[in-house]
Amino acid sequence: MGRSPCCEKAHTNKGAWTKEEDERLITYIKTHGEGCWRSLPKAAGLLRCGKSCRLRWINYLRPDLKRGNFTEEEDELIIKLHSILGNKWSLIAGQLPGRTDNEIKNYWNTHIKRKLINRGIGTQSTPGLVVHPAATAPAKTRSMPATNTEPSIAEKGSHKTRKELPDLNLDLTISLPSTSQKPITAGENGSQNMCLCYRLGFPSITLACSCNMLQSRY
DNA sequence: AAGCTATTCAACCGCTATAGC
DNA sequence: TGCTATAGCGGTTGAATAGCT
Repeated sequence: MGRSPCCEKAHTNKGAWTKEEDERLITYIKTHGEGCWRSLPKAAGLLRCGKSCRLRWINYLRPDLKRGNFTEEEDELIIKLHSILGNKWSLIAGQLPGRTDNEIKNYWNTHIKRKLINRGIGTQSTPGLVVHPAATAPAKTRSMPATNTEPSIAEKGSHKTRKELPDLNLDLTISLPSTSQKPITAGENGSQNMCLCYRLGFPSITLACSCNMLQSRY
């Protein structure tokens, strides 16, 4: 038995999207909004799988996407975030407005890995960062492919070059806002609930953080 | 100019998480 | 509470392109 396929594969296009397909998708989403990806292709007159439409929209057609090369700031940010979060590309992408998880993943695998190797960092950890075991452990119990034996930078370096950074709280759970809404400064209150962006030492408040915590500090 | 190799990145696949019944 | 459908994530693939011989 098993689950039915996500779409009728025999009647769907695959491979590169044509301009016409792009336009159909854009027009449909502009009119009806995102969501209900399964029924979208039929409604939009596309012979595509819903997953494919979603991916195309999120990774390529979304109007708020920032196309073009990554900046040095973005590079460093990705490295920092990856050393903490591992291959949680969607979380990393969440800190980089206009960038998608797929884009960042590709960029990591092509540019940054090499950059770190050239720097002599390679499989070493990023200096100054402590990696909490819980943060690098796989969130899912999915078994890794046999070929994927290369641990993340965080995993690789965590046992050797670890330096203490005791206030780094990687508990990303969401809690109800306190009534005071008072931003917590570094060192205050044991640095709990501090913005991750701030902890990472973002060079620019406009780069990644939209939580207003930094703005309230500067 | 032609052939080969390396690199890039859009797209696909398989899986888990979660919402809704 | 369990089942099903759907959304979303991360790893992988493969076509297109660039660079080299």
